[in-house]
Amino acid sequence: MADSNLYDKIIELAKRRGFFWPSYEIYGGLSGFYDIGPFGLNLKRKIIEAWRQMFIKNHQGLVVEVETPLVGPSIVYEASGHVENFTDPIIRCKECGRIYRADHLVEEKLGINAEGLSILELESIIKSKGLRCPVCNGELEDVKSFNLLFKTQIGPYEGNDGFIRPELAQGIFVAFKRIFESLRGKLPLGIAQVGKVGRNEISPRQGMIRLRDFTIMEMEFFFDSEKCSCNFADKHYGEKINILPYELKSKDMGFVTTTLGEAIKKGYIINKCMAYWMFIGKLFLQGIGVPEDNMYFEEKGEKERAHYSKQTFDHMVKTSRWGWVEVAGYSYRSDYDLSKHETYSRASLKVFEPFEKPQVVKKKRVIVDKAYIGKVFRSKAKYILERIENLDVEYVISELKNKNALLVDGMKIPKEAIKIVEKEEKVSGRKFIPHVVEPSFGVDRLLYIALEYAYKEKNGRVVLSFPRAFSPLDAVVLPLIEDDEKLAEKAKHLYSYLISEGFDIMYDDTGSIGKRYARADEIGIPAAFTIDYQTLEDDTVTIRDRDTWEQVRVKMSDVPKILKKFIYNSTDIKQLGIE
RNA sequence: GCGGCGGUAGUCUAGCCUGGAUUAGGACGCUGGCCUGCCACGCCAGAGGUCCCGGGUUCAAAUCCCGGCCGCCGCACCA
Repeated sequence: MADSNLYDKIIELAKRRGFFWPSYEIYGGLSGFYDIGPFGLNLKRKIIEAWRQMFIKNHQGLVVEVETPLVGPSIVYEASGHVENFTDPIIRCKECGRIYRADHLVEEKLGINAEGLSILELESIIKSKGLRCPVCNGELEDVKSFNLLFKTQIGPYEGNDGFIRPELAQGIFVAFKRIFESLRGKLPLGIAQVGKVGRNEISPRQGMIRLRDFTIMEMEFFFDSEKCSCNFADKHYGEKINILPYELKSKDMGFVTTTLGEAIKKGYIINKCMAYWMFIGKLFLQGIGVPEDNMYFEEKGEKERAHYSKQTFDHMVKTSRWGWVEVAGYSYRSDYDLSKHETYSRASLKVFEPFEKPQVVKKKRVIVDKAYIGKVFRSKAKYILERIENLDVEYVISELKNKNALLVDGMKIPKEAIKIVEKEEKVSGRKFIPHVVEPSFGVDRLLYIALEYAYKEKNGRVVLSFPRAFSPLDAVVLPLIEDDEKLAEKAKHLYSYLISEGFDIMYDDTGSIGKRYARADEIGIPAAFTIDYQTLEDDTVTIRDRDTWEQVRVKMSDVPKILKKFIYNSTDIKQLGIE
C-alpha cells in the first residue's frame, strides 16, 4: 500500500473508464468539483445502499430516513452557529498576497486578546497600530471575513439570504419535532439523511478527497441523556476497535487496539450510543473492502472540534497517497443544536416523558385581583399582570411581607390585591431536550477508497476486485466468437433474461475473448458468462470469476439464481458448477 | 493564497533546455476489414490534436517571457 503511484493509476483509470473526473473540464476545470460517471455512480449508489442497510434497515423501528432542502434561510444557520463559527476573519498583504487570520495576527504581534472581536474592531486595531505583513513588511488590505458557507439569495428580494447546507443535520434538527411526533414520540430515535452539501473551501486539493460540493450520509441519533438507552451496544462489547484517544495522541503513540467495552470503561468514548455507531461504522467500511488494520478512530482535541461538539472521533482509513484520511466523523452534539433552534425559533423542541405515576407537588401561586388592577391601572393593567406572572413566588411573598405592597416598575400594588395560594399540582412527566450523537460519512471519499482497496494487478492487467455486491455491474455476457450469429443470438437472449431479472449487465462482443475478460476485470465486473458452441448443444454456459479467473459450466436457466448466490453469498465459484 | 514542479489525441507520453524541414512522433485504446473455439492473439486500413487559456517577444512560438486556470508536492488553511 506504500505505492504512491497507485493514486495516479486510479485517477487515470477513473477518467478513462468513466468512474469520475474533474468537472467543467472543457472550461479548464474548477477546483473542488467532480463529475461522477456511469460506473462510478453505480458504485456510489451501492455504497449508499450498503450504508442504508447497516444504519437504517438493520435498525428498523429505531432509525428512519428523511429528505430536507439543500438551501436554508439564514436564520437557520445563524441559530446553528455556522454563520458565526464558520467564518474566519482574514487579511491579505497587498505586496506578497499572503493571507493571514486577522485575529491570530493581532494576538501574535500585538499581544491583544482578539477573541470574539468584530471585523471592524480588528480593522481599527490593525490600522491604529500600523500592523504590516510579518513576512514581507508590505501594507495590509482591509480585514475581510471568509465564510465557508455558500451564500445565495432566495427569491427576487435582496437581503433575503439563504445558504447551501454545509451539513445535513440542520434540516433534521429543524424538522425534529414533526418527525418525532409523527413517529409517536419514542426515544431513542435515529433520523438519517443522504444528500449533497456545499462548503466553500479556501483551497481544496486532493481530488475526490476534498470537494466543495459533495454527498454525505448522516444520522442524528436522538436519545435521553439521563438514561443513555443504548443497551443494544452491550452485546458488542467484545468487538475489536482501533482507537486513538486524545490523551494518547499527545504521547505521540499510534492507535491502540482494544474492545468496545474497554473503550467505554476507560472513558475513551464518553457516550455508549456513540460507541455503538462507531462499531456499525467499522462493519460498514469492512464491507466496502477496508481491512480492519487499515482503519482507526481518532479523537479530536477540544480546539480541533466543531463548535457544537462535546466529543468527536474521526474515522480514519489508510490511503496510498495521503496516508490516513478521514472518511467519517462521529460527534456527540449534546443538546446544542436543538437548544439553539429552540431559542431562535421560539418553538418548544422539548420531548415529554410521562412518569410511571403522576407526581403531586405542592406549589404556591400568586393570585392577582384582576378587577382591581384593571380599574386602577387601566391601559397598563395588561403589562403589570404579565410582569407579575413572571415573578418568582418567593420574591412576591417577601416583598409583601416587607413592604406590604408589590412594586412593578415603580407602580405600587397593595397587599390586598394579591393573594398567595398553595395548590396541589399534578406533574405527569418531565420535559427535556434530547441529546444527539451523529455519525457522518463522506460518500465521495468512500468511492475513491473503494477503488483504491479494489485495485489489483494480475499478470500485468488491472483488476478491480470490489466486494461482489459493490461492483458497478453484476455480470457481463459474452459470445465466445465475435461474428457468429448463433452464438450472438443465444448471448443476447441471456443478456435480456438477466436484465429482466433485475441485474445490471453489460453485453460485449468486440475483440478477442481474452480482451473482453480483461476489459470486464478492469471495470470490476465480478462474473462473466460466456456462450460457446457447447451452449448451442446443451444450453449451458460458463461462469468466470473475476478474481480467480476460474470457470465452471452452469445451466442457462439457472443463471439468475446462481448469479444471485455468487454476488450476495460470496460463494466460491467451484460450488456453483453442474458437477 | 504563497513557493516549487507540471499541463501535448480517449489514456500515457516524445519533442521544449538550444524557436524554423514535425504534415507535432510513439504506445495503448477506439472504428472498419481479415483472422480468431477461453484470458489485453496477429495482420491491414482509418478516425481522433484549441500542443490548458489569454497576452507579449520574434520574420517565425508546443518551444522563450508575463498573467490566468487546473493538477501534484511543501507551507498556510481545513466548523
